[in-house]
Amino acid sequence: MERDGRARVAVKKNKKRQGKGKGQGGDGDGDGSGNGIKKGFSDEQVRMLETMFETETKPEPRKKVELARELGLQPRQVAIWFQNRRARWKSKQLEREYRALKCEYDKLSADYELLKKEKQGLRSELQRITDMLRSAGDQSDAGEDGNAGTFSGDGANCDTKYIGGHDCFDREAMLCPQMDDETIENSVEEMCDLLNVGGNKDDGGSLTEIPEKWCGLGPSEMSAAVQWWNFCT
DNA sequence: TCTAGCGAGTTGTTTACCTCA
DNA sequence: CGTGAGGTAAACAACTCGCTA
Repeated sequence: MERDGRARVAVKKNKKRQGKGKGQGGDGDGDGSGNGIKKGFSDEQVRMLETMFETETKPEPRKKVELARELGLQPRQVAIWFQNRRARWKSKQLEREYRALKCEYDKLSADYELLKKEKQGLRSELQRITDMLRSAGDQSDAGEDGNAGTFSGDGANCDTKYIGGHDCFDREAMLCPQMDDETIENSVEEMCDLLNVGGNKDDGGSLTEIPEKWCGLGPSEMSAAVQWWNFCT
């Protein structure tokens, strides 16, 4: 709490606080009018006090005395008015800050829910792709002679009719049940094993290593797929 | 009757100044 | 003369009360 030395010296010459008991503050009856009825300050008094408060929330004691004289009030009344004004301003300020924070929180919360839904959809889509790849792998196992519609051993010549088109990424086709992270990871590993591409942890492979051409997907499509994977995990 | 706003009282804390050993 | 401890006064914040519209 800062103090104004000059003001203190000046005030110290005055009498100490005029009593602590109820009814002893300031003018004795609390309204400065002497008739014992508590009234509010006049419009003009409030206007001048507000004007002063706008420029200075903590005026020097000297200024308060001056203002009190101008307004025909006791200096103590002016001091109390400023104390109350600061307290009530702070209270309103806290309310404003609370409302602003709550608004921000609500917005973030809504964004979070949207992202959660989007994540769910992407997971479903990934599972759908995995299932399709697996079924394609099964067909490959059934026909070892490398017929059309099957994957080749190195994955460089696979049938693109399943995943080569963008329909794989149709966001409306999110009908698969949810998978957990472990299931997804296992599926992808299995998928990679199946296709004999990177992704097997034991081989030191990485899911982020993209072969030049993988099952008909170009680098850009694969990059998008990897981004999805990273987002999902 | 309830409620919000307001002026003022109460209490505890902080700070600067003063006095004295 | 310098210094630290204790006392004092003033200002303030926070809380509260009672009154009024």
